[in-house]
Amino acid sequence: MSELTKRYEPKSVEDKWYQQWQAEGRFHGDSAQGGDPFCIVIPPPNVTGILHMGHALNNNIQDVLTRVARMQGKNTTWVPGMDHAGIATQNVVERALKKEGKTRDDLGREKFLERVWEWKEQYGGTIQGQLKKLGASCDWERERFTMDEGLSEAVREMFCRLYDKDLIYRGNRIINWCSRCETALSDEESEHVDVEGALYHLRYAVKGRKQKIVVATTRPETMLGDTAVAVNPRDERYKDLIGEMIILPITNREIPIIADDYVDPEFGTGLVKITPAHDPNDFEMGQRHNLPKINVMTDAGLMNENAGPYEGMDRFECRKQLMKDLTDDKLVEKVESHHHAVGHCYRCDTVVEPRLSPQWFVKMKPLARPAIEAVNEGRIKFVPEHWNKTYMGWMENIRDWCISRQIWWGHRIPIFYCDDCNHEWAARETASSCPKCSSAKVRQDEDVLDTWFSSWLWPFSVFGWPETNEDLKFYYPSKTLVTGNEIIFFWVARMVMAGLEIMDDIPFDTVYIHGTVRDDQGRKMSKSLGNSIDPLDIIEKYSSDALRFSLLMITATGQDVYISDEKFEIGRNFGTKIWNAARFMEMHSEGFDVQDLAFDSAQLSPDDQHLLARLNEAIAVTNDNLERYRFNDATVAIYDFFWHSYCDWYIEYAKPILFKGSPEQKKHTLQVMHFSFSAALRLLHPFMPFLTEELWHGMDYNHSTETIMLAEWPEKAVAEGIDANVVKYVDGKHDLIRVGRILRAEYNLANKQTAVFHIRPANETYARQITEDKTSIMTLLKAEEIGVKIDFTPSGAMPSGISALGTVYMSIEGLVDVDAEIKKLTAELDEVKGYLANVKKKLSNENFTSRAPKEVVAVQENRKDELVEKSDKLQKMIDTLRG
RNA sequence: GGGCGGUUAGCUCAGUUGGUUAGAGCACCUGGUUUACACCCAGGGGGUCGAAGGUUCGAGUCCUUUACCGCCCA
Repeated sequence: MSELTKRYEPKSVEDKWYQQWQAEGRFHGDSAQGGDPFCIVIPPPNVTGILHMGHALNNNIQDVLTRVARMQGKNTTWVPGMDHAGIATQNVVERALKKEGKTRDDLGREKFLERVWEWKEQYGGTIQGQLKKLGASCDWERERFTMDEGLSEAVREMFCRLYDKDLIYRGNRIINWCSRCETALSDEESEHVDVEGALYHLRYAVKGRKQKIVVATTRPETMLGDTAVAVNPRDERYKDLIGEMIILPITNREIPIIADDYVDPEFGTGLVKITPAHDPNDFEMGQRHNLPKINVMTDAGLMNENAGPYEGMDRFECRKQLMKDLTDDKLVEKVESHHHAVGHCYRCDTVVEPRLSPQWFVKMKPLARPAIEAVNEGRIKFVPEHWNKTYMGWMENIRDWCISRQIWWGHRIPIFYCDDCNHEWAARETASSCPKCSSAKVRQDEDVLDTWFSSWLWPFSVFGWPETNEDLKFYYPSKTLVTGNEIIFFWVARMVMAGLEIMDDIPFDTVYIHGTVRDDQGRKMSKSLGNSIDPLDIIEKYSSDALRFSLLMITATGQDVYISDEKFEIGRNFGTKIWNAARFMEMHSEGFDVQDLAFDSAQLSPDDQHLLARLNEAIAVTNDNLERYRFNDATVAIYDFFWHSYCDWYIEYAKPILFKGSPEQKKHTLQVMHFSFSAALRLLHPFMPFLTEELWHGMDYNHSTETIMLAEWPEKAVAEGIDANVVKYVDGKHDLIRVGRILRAEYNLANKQTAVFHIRPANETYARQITEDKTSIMTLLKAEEIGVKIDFTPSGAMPSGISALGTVYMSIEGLVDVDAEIKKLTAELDEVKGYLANVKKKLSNENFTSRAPKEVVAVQENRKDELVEKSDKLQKMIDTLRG
């Protein structure tokens, strides 16, 4: 056994093991080996991303699942990779260019893309190294990037298939436009943020009447593109106005007043302005009434030529100026403050402009149908289950997906146009001539696809689809998808659709949704708030194991996690505790053969049995909770076993044997210790991979398996030689020791001071068991002597307490404070009487005894007997003290 | 406006099909330099489970209403 250092040094240990695992290819899964496949695909982080606590939690969970599966002997692969994050990455590179005083247009498309690739090589993927720090056992040989040639081919294939099925089309519709990124966004990429805006009430003149009408709007500048004013046909107030014309201020255009059921008479004045080119509802209405559609803005969010005097002005500047001008003309009735949700670009937070624009869309309804069924039929399960509803809600109201982006970094849309015959077609390979007229004047669509258009293929594209191969057949579908709730629509739902469409099978059978990591005040961690806790700082300060263990221990299933620096002390302290326990064993294990752990189950002492029973429990509870994705409960079970069962009780029990026992006793005890410790280490390994591997070697357990990563996962309990009654006795013994310690504490006995105890056991069995176990009890109570007599009556006044095994008396000469003792026992008696009264009341209730299940009534009967006995005992003890 | 989640000890949270005296970690208090561990050990105090009704022999747990906080969607 190599000597363990006095203090655990996680830093060198963690790097060392990760490198070794990787060098030995421990993370790689190979379909050719066959067996039981287990696959997880990582939610690919952005190429621009750096590790934050959300990633730490997310990948931690995946690593635990992966490591458990690997130890269970499954053919395991956890596929890592990265996402090219079209808009985000392009933004980063454009910012860099800006510093050089250049724009992407200065470089041109090709040069610009070269720059992005350069940037990717140089700065991209920092997160990969950070995942390694976390201990993530990803199958790095399989690492993929969404812009790889293979994955790009998958994207083109998917596009063409959907196009050929008429599931992809181009349409001129209202989309979300980010004027800063100068691209269209999908509905999901427009984040609604509640803002305190204003509702502007504007006066429009009715043609041929003196009357002015008042319309309310939150975006007055779009008035420049109004092509109607609408009222509800049932609105009595405005019946006579329908069909009249109004004259728009500024542009002096004449537009009609129309009637449409869509108008809510309750909103504003009941008269709404209609801008078909700048609002989805107005667009619909425009279609119904054949209204012209006037776009008043440029791509950059400036007012265009349709805005008359405001041309060239920023849209918000225009709003201000326009309001000023209208106010001057007395055309503003009032301005109210108004709460509403406004879409913001999820990449740059700019206010999104709903805007008419020709874009490419995926028809989603046909794809959604099977995806709804898969979840309804339980083929895919969400954990926690309530996310079903979120998924279903979105699926059932699904809208077509705008997939074209007016940026350069991404997969170029594989649509080609012939300038000679106007033919348009989709092609998997770049076309050089028109398939219809053979003209060479062909060009590809300028736009690229939404990044998520490559992400939704991830579960099968990582295995080489559209080529079929053994890996794809073997590992698809994956087992569990682990992610946060914020990308259920973006990603999870779409993967289900793509998987069913292409592979004709679900992409995973379980979706585990974990909570959001927040700071200790419940705020989301963000750079702008400056409240982020960097996982790497935590690793530096406390170790990766500490980060992992703490994070999972405080993360209740699906609940948000509140973290602060100190929370990570849990894991660090736990690691140190285990390290010290190992050192203790090591000190006593000289000459002991850790390969021989076959203890004689007939020789198990009560404490041995108790420890093994607790180990069984820890194994069962851990496995059960892992199956249910209750990681915190699993960690608590392991923590309790190590800290309390193993260290607090068993090591203390073992000390006298290891220090003074016979060689046979020592050997037997060490066998039990190493057996249990080794099993517990394996149970802990997925949560604390580094420390457990270090100890696996440090304790020489690697004789059985080279690395703990491949050691046998504890599933089966130790059945032989454990008597439940004996285990119960040891629980009682612990209670007895606690009672004895309280007596010592009450009389402020110094640690070194020994005392004489007398025990009056509750029955003959306990009397025998306690007598046989006397040495152990004496040590733990620091007793000079222990008397065990079933009919013990104290000769004089003695402090005493009642334990599960019987009454404990502490004999101390002349120091007894009789009054205090009587007071204490009386208080306890009162408490017991209170409980007793409750129980008696329950049992005398006819309704209870006749309606409650027998077992429940029996429990109460038992409890009554116990309480009666206890109160009798207490009464006698008090009487004795009173003399 | 619709949906979802939360409200339990000073703090952060568990509490699974209703059933003994509602738990943990941290913090706090008392004592402790025993040869694994002060990142520790032994002990202690602390909760009318957001509120109000209801169902039930029995409610932190189920139902209704309601308040507040957070998230998602429109």
